[in-house]
Amino acid sequence: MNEFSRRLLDWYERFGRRLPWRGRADPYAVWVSEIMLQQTRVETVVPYFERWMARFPTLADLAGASEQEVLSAWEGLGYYSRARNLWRAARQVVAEYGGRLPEDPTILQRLPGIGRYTAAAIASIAFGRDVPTLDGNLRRVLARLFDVAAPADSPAGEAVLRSLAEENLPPGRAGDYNQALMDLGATVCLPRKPRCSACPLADLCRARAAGVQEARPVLKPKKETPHYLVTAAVVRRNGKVLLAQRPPGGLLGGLWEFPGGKVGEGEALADGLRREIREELGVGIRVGEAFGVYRHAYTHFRITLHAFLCELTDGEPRPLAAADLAWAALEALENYPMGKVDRQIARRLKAEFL
DNA sequence: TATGCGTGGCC
DNA sequence: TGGCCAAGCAT
Repeated sequence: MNEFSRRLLDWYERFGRRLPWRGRADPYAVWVSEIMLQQTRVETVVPYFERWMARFPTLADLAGASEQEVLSAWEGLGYYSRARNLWRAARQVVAEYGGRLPEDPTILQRLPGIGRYTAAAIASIAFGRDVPTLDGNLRRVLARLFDVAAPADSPAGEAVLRSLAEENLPPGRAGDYNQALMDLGATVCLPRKPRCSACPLADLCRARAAGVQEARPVLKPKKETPHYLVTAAVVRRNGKVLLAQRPPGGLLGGLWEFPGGKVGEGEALADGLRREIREELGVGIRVGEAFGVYRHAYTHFRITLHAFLCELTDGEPRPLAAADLAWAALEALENYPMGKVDRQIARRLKAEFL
């Protein structure tokens, strides 16, 4: 073990975070945590993880649940394909591996939702395999420590960083080594304003000249985010409200929403809403009073959504683009997993009409 | 190789 | 306020 790894592990022993999925002998718990942590902060994940493990304590419990139950438990965490893939993978593990998670990273990587990083993380943390990981934290820490100038999100930069991670891996300690680098990246070697004075590796860091740390890692420029005008129809009948289920795979896949869609350039809001409802559900509506304006920023675009109270005027709704439809009682809206904006509308609907 | 996929916190 | 970022994966 070299100087770098020894100091890193010493630091981890003293300052590593105590997290609910650490120190468990349960590979399933490690797996769940790794999926939840993809592109998501630890503080956000902790309460979801606790609730998840109480609701689906074992891999078999998860495999026996319904997709809707799983999406409900995931609601608010984002990137919902993670939940669907985790559920599908659990069923696959029960069907093909007798309910035991495979230990080999190349086999793990064949399961939906498990890529190169997650396979290595599970193999090293849950099964003690000597495999290096490379995630956002490690990219940043290693790019600074070894002053890597190649873009960290390019294949060339990745290859350099991956070999650095591997060269320094202390045999028999991969799980701790990987997690130590993640903790260092999350608590000390921060993206902005790194706390170099608290870093156990500061004197080894090749980017320790003033300002150089924050110039690492080098990343490719991003595109600007478009802004869309969107409408949604709140259609009520007999104390119930019309919901549409979004098709699987895309944005908020499998979740429920108040039907509607994008408004065209120069198109009036009410016209756009009538057109969307006609195309989506095959019915005509009368657009009534406004029921709120909701602004929301997704990662790659932002929307301004106008909701309207509406009535059916022509025909019974049938699912066309949407996968399914429901007339939902206001009391039961919690049972329909939704994205953030639709959940806001649902809550306000209950407050006003229940 | 580039793009789509959520949400919350920070400045 | 809008932009950036946070334990990636699938296509």
